[in-house]
Amino acid sequence: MPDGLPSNGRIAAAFDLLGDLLELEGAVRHRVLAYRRGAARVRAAGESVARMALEGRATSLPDIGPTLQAKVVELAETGTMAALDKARARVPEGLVAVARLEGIGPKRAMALHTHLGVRGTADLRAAVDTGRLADVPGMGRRTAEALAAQLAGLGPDGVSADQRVSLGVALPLAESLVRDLREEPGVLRAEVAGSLRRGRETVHDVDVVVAAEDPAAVFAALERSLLVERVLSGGEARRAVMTHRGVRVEVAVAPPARFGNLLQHATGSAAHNVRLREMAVRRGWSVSEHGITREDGALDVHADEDGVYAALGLRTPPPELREDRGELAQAAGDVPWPDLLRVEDLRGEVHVHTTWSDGTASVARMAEAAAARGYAYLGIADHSQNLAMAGGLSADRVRRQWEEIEAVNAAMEGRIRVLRCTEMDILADGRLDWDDDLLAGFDVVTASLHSALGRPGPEVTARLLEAVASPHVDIIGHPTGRMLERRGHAAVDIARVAEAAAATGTLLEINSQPRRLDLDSDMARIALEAGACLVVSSDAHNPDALELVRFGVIVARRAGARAADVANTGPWEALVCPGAPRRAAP
DNA sequence: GCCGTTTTCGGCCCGACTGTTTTCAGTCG
Repeated sequence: MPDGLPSNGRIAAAFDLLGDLLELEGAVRHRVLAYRRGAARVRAAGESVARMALEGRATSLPDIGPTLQAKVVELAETGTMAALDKARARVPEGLVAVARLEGIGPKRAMALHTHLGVRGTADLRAAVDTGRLADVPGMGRRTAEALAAQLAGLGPDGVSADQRVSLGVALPLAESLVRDLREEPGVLRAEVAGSLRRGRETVHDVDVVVAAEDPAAVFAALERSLLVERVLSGGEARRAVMTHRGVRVEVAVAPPARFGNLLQHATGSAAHNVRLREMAVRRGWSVSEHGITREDGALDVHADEDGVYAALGLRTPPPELREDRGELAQAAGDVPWPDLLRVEDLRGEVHVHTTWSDGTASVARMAEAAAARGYAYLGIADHSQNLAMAGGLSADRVRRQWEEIEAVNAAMEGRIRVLRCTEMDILADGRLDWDDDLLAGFDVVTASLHSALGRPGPEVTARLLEAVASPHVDIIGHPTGRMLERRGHAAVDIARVAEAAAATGTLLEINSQPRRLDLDSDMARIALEAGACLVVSSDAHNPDALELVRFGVIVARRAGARAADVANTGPWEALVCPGAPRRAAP
């Protein structure tokens, strides 16, 4: 991609902002939706949408029509979007943040603006403090209290830390709660739903659905749970609670006969459900959590999700794919769903640590734990000399570790093959931390960025491309270096790295550590579209942490990865970089 | 603004819940 063109992220942000501003102005709802859909489509695109638009091809993307394409062209050629600039002149941009506050939406944000002259969260705070909120129609005491509490939690810039929690925290919590609810008499089924069931890497709350005739009994059980701190809200059919861990949980109950309708509804995503209901409306039907209403008014209810989709003439999409990215069109046709990766498909791993660097268990204990999981191989990949902070090995210690690995292999008597691996630093200047002689002695080499992650995009990308080009490097570890809740992705041009990796057969890692989940599912999808293959690693630093691969598998599934796309579903030799493409881009 | 097994124009998802209302608009998922 030539430099200077606006990135997909930049274009998507412009469309999102334009949609937000138009919504504040009270524009027709569907016009707003059109910009939001366009933004999501651009963000998920695997190639440069600016380039596509300049060549007149962007309208081949769903949800991108002539108007949006023209705006992309304008942004690419002039660096600005006139419609956006005009909207900004009409509506203060700070109102977007106001409208995002809980309980406030576009209408109320605009009312705050017209009645009190509020232009952002700072103005709103002043209005709350001086009690002027009561001057706005529809704003009472409760609203003022809720706003005061929220604004107190905002930073000086008025931007709230996004209260999202990692899949690695939320899923075990949700599963624990679901297990408890299943113990309850009268509960026939209880399942995790929502974004967690779709495998999002972070979620803002946990959704649970329950099949039972008596919702009140279920809610009583929920409120007795030791996990629950307090009740937030609730009516007849649903209840929201806050857990001690600070995660919001919403539980909905339906009679068993229409549990499938509720599970489908609660799993979403919102965009998937909107698209599904649009399809139903075209037949004169209506879909809700209560059932499918046919044109004659008959209500169709289903105990399981397959029944709901089948009634609409669709095959049930895997939950991880329900993001309105074309899955409903596929559900209506004959093209089978991809056979998405499962934890059982993994035959081994090549990125775990031991006490040789910053792990807490010996080579032997890690090997035993891996054998107990049924792995055929385990690659010991301790840190290289540059990462002194994490006990990176010297070349001397590497050779001594190899002797220990051989001893463990002998002791394991063929129950598992322990491999000589390394997680080698890619240095700040792009060089590799080991020389070619030593590199030739490893079975599988993972190269990772651990420093200078904040450098400009072209620089970080160039370092990764250099590592991909090395004949000794088999895998790029946690390619973007992100840490959830600490730092974002390095400014890696993942499409370029994936293209290069596809050409050389270098693998890209999905690191399963809950704080990393890197590649994320969007980037992993881009990697697969470029023809690259993946490897899923636990990056375990102790035996129990081998379990963490389940999270990496979920990320891979969201990316649409099949077992064939993930190299460690095969023998360990399949992880060695062939220096040539493993498969063509789809 | 996008889109088509009703349509190139006229449609475009659905219900629960809250707070502030005395009958419902706005927000949320």
